[in-house]
Order: sequence, then C-alpha cells, then structure tokens
Amino acid sequence: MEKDSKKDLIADAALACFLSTGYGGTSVDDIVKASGMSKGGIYWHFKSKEEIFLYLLKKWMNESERTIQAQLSGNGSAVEKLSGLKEQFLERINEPVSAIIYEFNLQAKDEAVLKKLRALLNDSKRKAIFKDYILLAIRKGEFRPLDAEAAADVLISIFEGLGLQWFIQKKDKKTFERTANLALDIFFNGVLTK
Amino acid sequence: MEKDSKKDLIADAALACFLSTGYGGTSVDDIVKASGMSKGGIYWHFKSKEEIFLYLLKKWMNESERTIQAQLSGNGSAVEKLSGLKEQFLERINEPVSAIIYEFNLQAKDEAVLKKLRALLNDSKRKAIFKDYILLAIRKGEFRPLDAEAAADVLISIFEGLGLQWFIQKKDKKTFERTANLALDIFFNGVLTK
DNA sequence: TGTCCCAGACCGACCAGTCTGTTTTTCACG
DNA sequence: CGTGAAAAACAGACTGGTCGGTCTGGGACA
Repeated sequence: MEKDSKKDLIADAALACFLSTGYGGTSVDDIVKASGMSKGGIYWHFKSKEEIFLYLLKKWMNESERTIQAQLSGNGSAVEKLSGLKEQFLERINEPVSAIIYEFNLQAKDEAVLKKLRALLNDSKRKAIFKDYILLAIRKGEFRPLDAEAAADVLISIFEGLGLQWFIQKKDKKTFERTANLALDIFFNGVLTK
Repeated sequence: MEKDSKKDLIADAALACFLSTGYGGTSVDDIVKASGMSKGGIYWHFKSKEEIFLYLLKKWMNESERTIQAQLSGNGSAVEKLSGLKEQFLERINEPVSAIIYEFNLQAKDEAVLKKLRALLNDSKRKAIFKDYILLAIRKGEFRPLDAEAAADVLISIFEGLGLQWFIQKKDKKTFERTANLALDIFFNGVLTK
C-alpha cells in the first residue's frame, strides 16, 4: 500500500478536481496544482490522464463496494439495511461520480480505453451485492419472489437516477430527501410481501 | 418557423454529433461537416457553441414534452398510459440526451451559461406533466394517496436511471427491457391501491 | 448600392504529453 | 559506517496539435 502512496496522492487530487469541474473540465495542470507535484512527477506515475481516471475510478469503486457491502450484508431486516444505505447515499450525494463516468465515456476517443472502462464497470461487485441482498430478502420471506438480477438493476437505477436528478437540479436538500424517501417507500411497497 | 430553417438545420446536425460523441467530443468543425455549412454560416446564426447546445436542447425538450404529454394525458388507465410511455422510452433509448446534459453541465465554465441551462431545465413542463398524471390517478382512485410532486421526481429518476444504466452497460436489449419492465412493475405495485 | 447570408483562411489560447536536467533514494562495496 | 554511483522520483520549460471564435471577402437579392 505504502509503496503507491504518491500515486494515491495524485489520484486523490485528481478526484477532487474531477468532482468539481468534470473530467474534460480539469486539465493535467489543474491536477498538478491540486496535488502539489509537477507534471514530470505525475507522468512518471501515470502514462496518461485517462489512466489516472481509470486508476482512481477503480479505487473509488472498491471503496464504494465496501460501504455498500457493509450496509447490505448485516443481519437486520431488508428494510432497515436498505434504509441505512439510503442515508449513506444522501450524505455523499454531492459526489457526482456517475455523471463523470458518463462524461468520460463520451469523451474517450480511444477504443482501448473504453474497453478498459467497460471491463472495470463490469467487474464491479456492486450489482452482485445488491442481488445477494435481494435473494436473501426473498429467502427470508421479506420480499416477494422477484427476478433478483433485474431487481438489482432497478435498485441501482433508482439510486443513480436520484443522484443525477439532484446533480442537475440542485434544489434544496429537504425536497430531495423527501423524493428519496418516497422512492424507497414505493420500492418497498412494491416488493415486500403483504 | 420557416425563417429559422437554417438554424434548425444546424441544430439538427449538431444534435446528431452530440448524440454520437458528446458535447465536448464534437468540435464546431464537426458540426460544419455534418451540416454542410461553413463556420461563418454557423456563427452567423449562433454566437457560440454553447448557444447551439442550449437552442437544440430547448427544441428537443419541447418535442419530448409533447410526446410525454400525448402519452400520459389520454383517458386510458394509469397503468396503460405509463406502460405506453415506457415503450416509447425503450424505442428512443439510444439517445443519451441526459448524459450529454450532465456532460455539458460539467464542462460549462461560464456561470451565465449554467444559469441559462438551469432556467431551461426548470422551465421544463416534464415534471408538471408527470405530476398531473399522478394527481389524476390518485383522484380516480387508481393510485394510493401520494406526494405527487415527489412521486413525479421518483418516476423521472427511474426513467433517467434506467437510461443511463443502459448507456453505460450496453448489454443486450432483452435484458434491459426485462429490467425496465420490472421497474414499472415494482412501481405500480408500490403505488396502486389494493 | 446596401443588406443579408455564407465561405473559409486565420488567430490566439489551451492542453496532453515530452524532454532535459536536477534532486533524492537505494544499495553495493570497501 | 561511510561513500559513490546507479536508479528512482521529480521539476518545469517546451511542443505539436486542436479548438472555439474572428475576420475579411464575396455572392445573392432587394
């Protein structure tokens, strides 16, 4: 771990830049400033700006998966667990990572880079975690029988959709929380056994 | 209308470019090529690339609102109407307009431009249309009593989320349709009166 | 002749990536 | 433990190319 500390330092600085001005909106010089390093240093650790993005995305996804896993794999009720995840989601709502992924996806011209991105996203365990969560809830009789694979995608879509709506509208947070709560409420009403 | 035919010609060409390579990914010269006009011509009709985007977005949103309105304001059942909208949504799924809006949002540096974008998105009647649809369904006793405003946002979030998931994953369409169907199924199960 | 509409060469800014040189670290060996 | 040289890590000026936007000129039409 410690051997890549500088690499992570750069990646963290880059993430901060990307989060505030997007992938295309941040120049390598911006990352230089934010990281306190020089261009030479950065390009010694990474061979391109795209590689920085892919590296930090992987890192971010690993973290993200860990927190989701921690929330959904406990032994509370399905409702409690997902509600807890929603709270975490609301706390980190100001990090429009998904939007930046879409941006990167659109901007990446090199097909090889896109392939790497797809591979990274497909390797994500996020969907599997959601699926396991749903399967368990069904087995315990909390959820009605469902296509767990598709249901996982539905859940992810809801979260992503909410996050992006927030990102664009930037309305007051109270309203947004109300929407998120209702979304979960509807979801539970739609999947819980009666 | 006819007096802006050239303007619309440019906007249509630009839209095609944006849809395939994103806002940042398409240069003005790309629009020049696609429209068959020259740079001078384009900059006679528009004062900037951003203005082209805002113009075509407005146009696109108007169209979009019309089709949503047409689908949701009929006098069928709430389930029928929303299912019909889903079908239309599936047909036009390959137009990642939302993703491009996010991209534009991230890239626009000028605060004035962002303000215009926000104004445009806030003026959208899309949310109002969904809200009216929900209110009617509640009044007719099809949906249980709900916060219609928030529920409209939930619906929009679901559609947006689904679209963006598709945009990134690009899995086979059958799987995607299954997910979309389940999403609506859960939604209906969550809001219909029993 | 003046106005509208357009063509396309041109410009300055920016930006990812390179190159050359310098500092710091590592480590073999006396 | 000292030391010196090789390798690693970094600094920052520089470059080639791209891109949004301008400018000058010209054709069409009134």
